[in-house]
Amino acid sequence: MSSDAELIERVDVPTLALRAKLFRGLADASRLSILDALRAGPLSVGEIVATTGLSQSNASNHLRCLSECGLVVGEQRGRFVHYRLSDPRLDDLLVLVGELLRETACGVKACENYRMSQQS
Amino acid sequence: MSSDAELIERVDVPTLALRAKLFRGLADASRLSILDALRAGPLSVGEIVATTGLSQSNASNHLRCLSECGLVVGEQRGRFVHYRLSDPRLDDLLVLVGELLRETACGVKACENYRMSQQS
DNA sequence: GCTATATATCATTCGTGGCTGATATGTCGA
DNA sequence: TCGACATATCAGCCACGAATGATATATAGC
Repeated sequence: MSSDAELIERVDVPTLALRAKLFRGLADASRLSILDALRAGPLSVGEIVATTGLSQSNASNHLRCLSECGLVVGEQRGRFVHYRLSDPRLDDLLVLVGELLRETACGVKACENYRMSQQS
Repeated sequence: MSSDAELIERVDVPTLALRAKLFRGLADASRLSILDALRAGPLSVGEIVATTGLSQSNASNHLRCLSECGLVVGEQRGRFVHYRLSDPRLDDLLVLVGELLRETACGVKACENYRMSQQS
């Protein structure tokens, strides 16, 4: 159809699944609030709990997930663990998504296909 | 903590939820396979079904979701409906995610917090 | 050692959303 | 108008994963 169809390299299936899995990691308001809190610099778990309003166990669970996925890095300092974003491109990603959300993906809010429970 | 903490504008809660919802829209291998197929140019539903291997009703459901969210645009041509990506930045987003996946988010594959069923 | 604080883990509950199969709508050709 | 094809909608099932509450580990101070 498109004249440059040959220039596009189709993504193989396992990579597709991995991308989906990474997006799933970001598809949670709690995890996003943690990532957003960490944009300002490293924070201990207690500070993250205070900032985000999540319960301690819930925050810890999400931090484990984010850490395993490689999106954040934790470092033990005394009896505190300080977490930070692992890659500045995470910020780029969030900015890009913000743009899309404002300009073209405006329908997301109204989309009934998934409700995402904890919404405004 | 960080010296430029004041420069970071914290994202408000409803925006957080919307971002999460947009990510959720992308957090599905079926929808990603549709978006990936459309990177080469507009396709009819039948062609999408053939390319992705999804069932007809499943593809149609995902297309409705993607369309409602504003990520794809459908145009009726005769008895066919041709869908295309609504914004080239979707491509940028996928590329950026690919980079993150390769370099820093390598742990996603092993993350046990969510299994994502349809995986390699 | 004991206690307090900080964080992690575990089991359970429960809502959500993806897939399937059947059916409905819509559009073209004869 | 009728039949064939293309797409959309709908109901039901089932698995996944987010949140909670309780408990376990770990580190520091006394």
